[in-house]
Amino acid sequence: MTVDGCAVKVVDADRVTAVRERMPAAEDLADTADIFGLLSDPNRLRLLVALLDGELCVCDLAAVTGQSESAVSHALRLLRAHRIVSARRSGRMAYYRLEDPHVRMLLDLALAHTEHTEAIHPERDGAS
Amino acid sequence: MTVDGCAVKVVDADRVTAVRERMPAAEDLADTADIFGLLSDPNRLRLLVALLDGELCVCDLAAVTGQSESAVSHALRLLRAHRIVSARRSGRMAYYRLEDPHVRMLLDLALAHTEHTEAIHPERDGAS
DNA sequence: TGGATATATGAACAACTCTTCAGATGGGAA
DNA sequence: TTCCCATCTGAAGAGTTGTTCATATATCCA
Repeated sequence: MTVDGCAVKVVDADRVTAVRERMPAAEDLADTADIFGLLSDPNRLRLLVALLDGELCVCDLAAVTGQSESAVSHALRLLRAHRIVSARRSGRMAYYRLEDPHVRMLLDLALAHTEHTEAIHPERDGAS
Repeated sequence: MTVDGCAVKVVDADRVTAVRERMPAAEDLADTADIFGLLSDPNRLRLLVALLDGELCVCDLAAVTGQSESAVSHALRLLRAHRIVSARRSGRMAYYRLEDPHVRMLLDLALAHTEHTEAIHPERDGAS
């Protein structure tokens, strides 16, 4: 398993080899990127944050997050497909809960920081 | 500041109010979602993972991550604009480093888990 | 049974994202 | 100066994503 792949020139060949070897498998990276992608939509994020405290039904999630119930349902479907949330049905209601402890940790970590730090807004204060 | 906003019906009005009050500000949520969005692309993720160990120049980043130098440059520009990475110039080379400790923590946490858990692939094993 | 309610789904469309290609910038060497 | 090389940039196009609207399913109540 030699290093080359792309025929680009390299400055520090040893570092390149070393870093390459430490790089997680493509599949793992793709999965991780996927998770981040699921957290990258403000409305989906709102849903998950709402679920941090415990289960809620679809209409309450819509009320809490200010989205249409259809939008909420679509979002939950996606999250459910990735086993990030799970549904408990009771009559015609569906109660969703945050199922994935890994995602919960990411949310906790992310929220802990946004509350204390000021984010950078490249559009406004032009970071060239 | 009363609770209603969307004229949707609500099942557990008290929970809805409580969760709403704990909900971070829209701006904070948007910033957090933005960060997750930056981590949601496999190639950008590769770049950041490569930078976990220390700075690298653009061409080495291209070699490590298997992307064109142009693609790398575009990606770094985005990350730079959000102050997630920073550039040190030396002659015609540009050495990038991971600047944001918050993002570093998210990466560490995320990678720690993907290496040990099996992700869900909804397309393959149909979670209806 | 029929009607109301909660949730789920499909299709369609606008908005956004990523890559690529071509060319620009700017430092270093001759 | 002139050429070369590393990096940067803009524009364009394919692909993806999120929302909406309309409709479907399924449960409850009368």
